[in-house]
Formats: sequence, C-alpha cells, structure tokens
Amino acid sequence: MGRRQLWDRAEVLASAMGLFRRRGYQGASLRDIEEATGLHPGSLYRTFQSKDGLFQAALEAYNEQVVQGRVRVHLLEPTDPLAGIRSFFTSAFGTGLEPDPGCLLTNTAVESFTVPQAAAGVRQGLETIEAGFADALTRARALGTVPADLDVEMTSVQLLTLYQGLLVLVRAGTPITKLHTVTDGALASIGPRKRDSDE
Amino acid sequence: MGRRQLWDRAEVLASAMGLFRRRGYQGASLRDIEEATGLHPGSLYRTFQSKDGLFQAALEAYNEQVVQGRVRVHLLEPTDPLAGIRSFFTSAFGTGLEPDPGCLLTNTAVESFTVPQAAAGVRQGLETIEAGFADALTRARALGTVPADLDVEMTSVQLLTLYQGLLVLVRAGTPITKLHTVTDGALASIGPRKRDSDE
DNA sequence: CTATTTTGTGAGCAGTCGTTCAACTACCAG
DNA sequence: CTGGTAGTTGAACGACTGCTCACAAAATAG
Repeated sequence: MGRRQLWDRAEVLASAMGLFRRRGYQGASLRDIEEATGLHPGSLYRTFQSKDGLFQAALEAYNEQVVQGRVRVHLLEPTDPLAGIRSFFTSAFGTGLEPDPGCLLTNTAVESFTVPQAAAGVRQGLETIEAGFADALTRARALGTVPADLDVEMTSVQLLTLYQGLLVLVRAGTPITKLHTVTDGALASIGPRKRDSDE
Repeated sequence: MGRRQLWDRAEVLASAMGLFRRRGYQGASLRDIEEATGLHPGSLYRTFQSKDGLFQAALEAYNEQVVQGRVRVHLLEPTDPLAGIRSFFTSAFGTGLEPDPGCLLTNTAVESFTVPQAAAGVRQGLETIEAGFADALTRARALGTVPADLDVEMTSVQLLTLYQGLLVLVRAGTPITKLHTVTDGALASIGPRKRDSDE
C-alpha cells in the first residue's frame, strides 16, 4: 500500500559515494548530492535521516562493494598471490579520472575529525584490506613464492600502510611512473630473497 | 608612520596551521580562525587577501618550519642515519593530542580537490621529505649500515609512501603499537640483509 | 598641535548550508 | 469509486559562510 519508491537505493548510494570520494564529506553540499543522485531533500531525509546518515550508508556500501570486491578479485581469488597483490596496487591508480578520486577510506580517515561517526566504517574497511593481504601472503608462502620465514602479519600491515600512502600520493597528483616504482619496490621487498643464490 | 602591527605573523600562522591540521581547509571557518589566531577579519584580509591566502601562507610556513625542521633534525643531521629514519617515523605519531592532527601535507593532498591552489606546496613538501630520505640512505650506504647495492632513489620513494600511509593510519586512530610495527618493518626491509650470514 | 598614514574592530552583507514540512502524487485495500 | 498510506516535490527556515567596509585607534611628519 502506498506509492512505490521511484529510485534504486544502490544507484543512489553509488552516485553519493562517487561525490564523497571526489569532494569529501564536507565538500559535498546537499545541493551537490541532490544533483548527483537526483534525489530531492525530502526523499533523502525520509530515507537516510541526515547527510551523516547518507554518508554512513555510502561508506558501508563502499566497504561491501568496492573494498570487498577488490580484495576478493585481487587478493583472495588469484592463483598467483603476488601478481594479485601487484594488480591490487596498480588498479588503485591510473583510473583516468582527473583529479583521481582516491579511496573513500583514505579520504575519510584524513577528514575524520569532522566525521567522527565514520571512524568505525573506516577501520573496518582497512581491516578487510589487511586481512586480504594476509590471505594472499599466506598462500604465497605455501606456494614458495615468498620466503618461508616471512612474517605474514607484519608484512600485511606494511602493505596496508604502503597502499594508503599510495592513495595519498595519487591525490597529490604524483606521476603514474612513480606510483609504479612504489609497487615494484613493495613486491621486490617481499618477493624471493635476492643476494642468496642469484645466478 | 602609521600604526604598528599588534600581532606576530609567525604566531598567527602557527595557530592557523594547527587549526587547518585538525579540521582541514574546509572545516576551519573564518570564525574558528578568528578565535584561534585572535585576528579579526579586517586585519586578516588586509594581510592575506582571503582564506585561501592565509591557508597558502600557513602551508608555506609548515613546509619551512615543521617539514624542513624535522627533515634536518632526523634525516640530515644524525650521525646514525638509520636511527634518524626511525625517529623521523616515530615522531610522527604519539603526539598525545586527541585526535592526532596528522600532517598538513597528507591532509591537504587528500583534500586537494577543494584546494587546488595548494597542490604545489604539497608537492614541494613531499619532495623535501623524499630528498631527506635519500640523503640519509646515501650516508647509511657509505657507512655500510645498508647493503652497498641498495637503490637509494627507489627506497626513498618507498619510505615517503610508507610515511604518508602511516599518517593516514594515525588519523584513522590506529593503536600506536601497530604504527611501531610498521616502523620496525620499514627499517628491517632496508637494513642489513638477514639470511646472508646471520650468527 | 594638526594632518596623514597604517592598523584594528566588528556589525553587517549576500549567499549557501543542512534541514523541515505542507501540499501533491501514486499506489493498495475495501 | 473512496479512504488510507507511502513517496515525491520544492519552497522556505534559521544558522552559518567568506568577506567588506565605515569607523576608531595609534603611530609618524611637519
């Protein structure tokens, strides 16, 4: 009974997500949101209560779709874990968009003072990524493509941190070649020991 | 001739800097700035033209004082370069402030879409840090505390990226122990080769 | 002293912010 | 059809935004 909802929640959250990524929470006004999603303030407030509510829903959707999706495709599923880690990194830059929207987790973490309610969502997303790295590294160790004594837990945190740093550099407009250098270095440092018995 | 300026430019920029670090460019209103600096809008606009102008002056001061100061103390001057790199990292977190203001460069890079004029200042600061790492690593190599074949340029970018990632985690409220783990890992990966002829 | 110049003060401007709400539209049960 | 209900619309609200400017205060020059 009653009128049917004319819009798709997932689509609206996707538009809002994109806007928040580009402009940040503070930088996206409700007028911007209205334009991006096509939703008028009434519908928006009926559903999400507030701008905050919409943002948290968008962050949740980002975790469930973007983050978990990328972790699955690049870190959990590939048969070659190291290649997966590499593609996880490289797929984070060179989107072609100008300026690069970066990562909603990274951007929100930095903006967190003004969006304290979002801290939990950010931490959850970061944990998902870290766990993905740990999974890939464990499998790589089993395959023998990384040293058997590699500290998986420590290396996962390391990769997560490096990844977040990359996303900062992306936002700073760093040339892609430099970002590739970072990716190469990351893999070199966890890959098979050099110096041991090279050629 | 004329009345004397009652306020100290460096002091005002320091207060503004702190405010921008905590709240970001967008999150710091002119009323906030007025309260933090003690400067009324008239004086502020007479000197800095706009909120943008003040921000750019604050970012410049941040580069010249905070960034260059820390690079000098931790990366250029220490006789033990690796210990310097470690203290450069550890001094970036555990400030005791809640929430941690993080780094103005990191925060501004992420917010850059809405502050495009600041991009140059951000890049300059990042370059200063990278050059500092390069200097420390070169000296470490000369001292033999890192492998002779270490790629200084590549490792510097690596450290810069990791450092920026750390500052993101700091803002996300990551526990200090984890941040220390990252620091330890960074030094372990550039330090003397393990596995070669240990014990 | 007066005239001139520089700086400080803060009320107030036009515009935008997040938010609300009364009128309106579309659907279902009876 | 009628009554009830859920959803849409957009004008409007008070609060706040970055910013301006007329005036007051303090310094120097003559």
